[in-house]
Amino acid sequence: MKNKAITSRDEDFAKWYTDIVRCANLAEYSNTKGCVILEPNGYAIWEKMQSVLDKIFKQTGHQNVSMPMLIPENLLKKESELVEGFAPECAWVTVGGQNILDERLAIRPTSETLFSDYYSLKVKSYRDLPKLYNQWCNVMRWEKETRPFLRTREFLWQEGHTVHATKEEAEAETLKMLNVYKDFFEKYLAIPAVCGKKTEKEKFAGADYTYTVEALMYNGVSLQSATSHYFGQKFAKAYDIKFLNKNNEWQYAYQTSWGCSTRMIGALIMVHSDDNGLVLPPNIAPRQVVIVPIGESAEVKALADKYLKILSEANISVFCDDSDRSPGFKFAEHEVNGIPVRIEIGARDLANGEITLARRDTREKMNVKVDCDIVNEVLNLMKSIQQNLYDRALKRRDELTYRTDDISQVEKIIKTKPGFIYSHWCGKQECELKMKEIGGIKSRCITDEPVSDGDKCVVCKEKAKHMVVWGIQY
RNA sequence: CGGGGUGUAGCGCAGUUGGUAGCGCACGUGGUUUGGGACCAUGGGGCCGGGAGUUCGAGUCUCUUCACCCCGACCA
Repeated sequence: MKNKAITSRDEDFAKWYTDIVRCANLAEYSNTKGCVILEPNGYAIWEKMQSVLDKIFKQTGHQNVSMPMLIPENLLKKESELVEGFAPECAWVTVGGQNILDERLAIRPTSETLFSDYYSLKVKSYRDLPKLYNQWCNVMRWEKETRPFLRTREFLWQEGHTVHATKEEAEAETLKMLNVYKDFFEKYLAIPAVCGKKTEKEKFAGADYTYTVEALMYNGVSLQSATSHYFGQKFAKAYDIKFLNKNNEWQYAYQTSWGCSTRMIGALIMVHSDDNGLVLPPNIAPRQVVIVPIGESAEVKALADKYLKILSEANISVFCDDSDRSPGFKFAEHEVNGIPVRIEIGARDLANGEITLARRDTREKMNVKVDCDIVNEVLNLMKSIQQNLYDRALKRRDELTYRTDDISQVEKIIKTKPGFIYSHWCGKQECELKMKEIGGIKSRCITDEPVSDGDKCVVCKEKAKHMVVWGIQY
């Protein structure tokens, strides 16, 4: 039976999305536009993402720090491209409603300026390098249009900022962290990632170049889900990050930054979830298994306790719902919340020496013996769910991936079934803009596919420079 | 920021020519139930988004402001 509170995904995707956010208790609107309350279910997903990524960051040699939330105006304005990119959406601090400060203070939209200023103090010798820092924090960008997780004015994220002695090392770092994200998307979020460089028009303000992780949502719209930037010496020159190298010469350092945010929760929703609610890959689900005892019998209770103990000891995140709700209510509720595996224990099955396992992704049920190796059964089931979700997402992405250098074909695709469109590009911004005029599509990233002599730009038909992925963006 | 729409109980809605607010679900209590959102009884809950105005009287009319949704433009 379908949950009446959730609009059908195929009927009205935008409405369905907000229904999922609300029904799964992920986030609630606050009184300030674009600033949402992350509820326990939503925050727990973020905590899980944090714990996984933070472990990886530590393994790759990064350390966490915490920068101030406020940026003095002159500090923010030292790097011109960054200012141009972010100034329009910066929020500024007033005191008592009035601007009484000698120097205006911006609430951080991103922290390159703070890190760079800090590095200029700390980096004096090649021995001080590299510095591999990260911070988990909130940032603020005064967006005009907001949607929970996808675009909020305040959001939680992580921003890594590193400084290196050489170009090679910094570039390797940029690529390394891109691959960390790509791996995380595929292994934990079960979302196939398309990676590549952003065009000049789409890159981060102030970056030499930007790598991106692009994911395709159920409705064919693409979501920029993580980015990794190479700055060269641009910020080092603006903020005076200089050190003495081994030849006793002063030189500017090389920097990177990389980040991902609570937007990834939006991606999880729009890639995996269905009309019955949230669907979470077991590897990122804060609660992986729920045990639902049915009836009041002592035998049922004892078995529920036993499984709870055994599964907990095997480091599976499990809980038991022994509230006085009806079983049907509990089934529906835990499905809405996206708990990957449900164990139903009731007298009917126990009479046959069995219990029931239900998987969230397909909503299939299966019986297993009471005395089975429950840890193994659950682990196998979770593995199968994780794989199935990835395969399903990959299949859909492939179905919505097109290759054409025919502009009329592009137009047709966007109007009927949008997705990732691979088309050649000459490298001129006017052709990029033309693509936007045609169907509101933007370049997602430049692939590393080789271009041959005969390949022509999809717009102007001149010699192509790159194979570019295009799509509608969130 | 442009165009369109919506704000009445936690949620979804009704509310007639302006006359002092109601329904369903949810929630509390008691009981019977429990394998896909149980049933009966009973009870509580409202500054009608905020502010200003017109009026004897405003959920209803006017202005204004805030928020949310959709479509653009802008952006993680």
